[in-house]
Amino acid sequence: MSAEITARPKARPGKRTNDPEGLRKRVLDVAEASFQARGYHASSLGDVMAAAGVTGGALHHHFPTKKALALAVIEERVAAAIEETWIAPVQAAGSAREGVRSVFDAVAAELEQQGFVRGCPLNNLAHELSLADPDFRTALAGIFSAWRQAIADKIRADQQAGREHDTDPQRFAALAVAAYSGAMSMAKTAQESGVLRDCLNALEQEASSASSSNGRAGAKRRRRVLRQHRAL
Amino acid sequence: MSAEITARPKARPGKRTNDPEGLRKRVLDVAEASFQARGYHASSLGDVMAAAGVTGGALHHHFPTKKALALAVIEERVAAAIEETWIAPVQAAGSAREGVRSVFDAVAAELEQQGFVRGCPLNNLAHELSLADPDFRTALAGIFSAWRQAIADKIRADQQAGREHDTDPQRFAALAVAAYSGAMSMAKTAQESGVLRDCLNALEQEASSASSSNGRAGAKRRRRVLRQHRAL
DNA sequence: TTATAAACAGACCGGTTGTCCTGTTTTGTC
DNA sequence: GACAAAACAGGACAACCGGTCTGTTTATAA
Repeated sequence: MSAEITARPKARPGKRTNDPEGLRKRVLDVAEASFQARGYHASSLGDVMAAAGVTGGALHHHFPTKKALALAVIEERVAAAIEETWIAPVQAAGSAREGVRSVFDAVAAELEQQGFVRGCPLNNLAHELSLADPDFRTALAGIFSAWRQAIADKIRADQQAGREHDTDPQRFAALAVAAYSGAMSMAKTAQESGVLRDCLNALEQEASSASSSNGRAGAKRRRRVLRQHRAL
Repeated sequence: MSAEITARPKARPGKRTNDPEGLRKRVLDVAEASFQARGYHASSLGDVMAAAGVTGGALHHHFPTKKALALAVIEERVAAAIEETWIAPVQAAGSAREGVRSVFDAVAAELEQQGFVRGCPLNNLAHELSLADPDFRTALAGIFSAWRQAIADKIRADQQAGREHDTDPQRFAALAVAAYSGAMSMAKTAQESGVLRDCLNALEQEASSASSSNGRAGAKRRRRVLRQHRAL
């Protein structure tokens, strides 16, 4: 219904300023948020136009169809989100397992602070659009693939450095991504972030049957119910 | 677009036969399939009516609103699907871990045979509807909860029987459900079932660092690309 | 049979959606 | 400044969707 997210530098009567890149960015900002909060089909271009302070002509000029807009959101924003919150941190971590743990931890902490679970943008769109259109499916599958690839590569680097043994990189990456995706799915549905910590702890407990360090401190906290929060 | 799933015993000119339960079942059949294939918002009641061979008046009589129809699908069909494919097999299995493995195996085999991945009905609807309506969210969260509960209970039973040690039931259940949900999500997006086997193998490999039996035979097969198949 | 309610038929309507189209303004280039 | 292309404005439209409404038929019970 109501919206007014991005700043709209308008309301100047006589003059106009062409700002193609800025306008395009504003539209993508709003579309990304709307797709995340309400999904693709439930997001109307009218709402996007109103929230971004953009007319129909301008929107059509940059994104001829709704599908084109969604494709741009997927390729530019969703892919970037996975890159920022997962790929880069894992690559920068001391090991693949430590990277996975740190991301789980960071996301869980962020959810607890925000008090509202919007879910994983990639999974949200993947579920709604994978079967709807081949172009959507291809774009989304590529992001999933790159995500797993980065984790698998990190495992391989760990193995070459002697930090990891007898772990199939591809399988480990698949499990890490799946566990995160599934945990976020449950966290979103239950509006409760404890499942993320449960999954992370289970993942580490399973691995630590004969592992090395096990210095996880305050792991007693769980099942923290989130307070309600407004959407969008 | 086109549809003609359920048999429609009509076309008899003069007579009519009231069959409330049968008609209701037919509508739920079609709605379940449509929600699964296209999602909630992309499914129009007109298509459902046409596919089920039902008029608007009849549909409205049994399901006053689209939301009521979806709620019935969730509570009666989706919950039953989880019960049949997950809860019952796990309860009937020799142990929780064996139950989880057998379900993963069975689903992967089914996907490879069908050649098409429709995804998990619970996750499909959960992603689209959890944030859309509190009633949807509550219903879906309950199914997730029961799902995890069944696995956790099985772990507890294993522990009392001495088959399982040092495994947090709740955490294990969360990981199992999350891994499955996430794997199905990726399988649906990639239209490729190998991720399911990757996740299962990783799950067992993680646990078998000091485990007991490890009698998995032909685990070499992976990355089997599915042939295309028509939807709905 | 008659009454009574449930089950069903089918048209109808207001609102919304995505897209298109014509026109105007700005911007860059020679 | 002239000109062409890009950037933007804003209305129009046809299709569709979900819900409602009235009326008819079937089943049930007295």
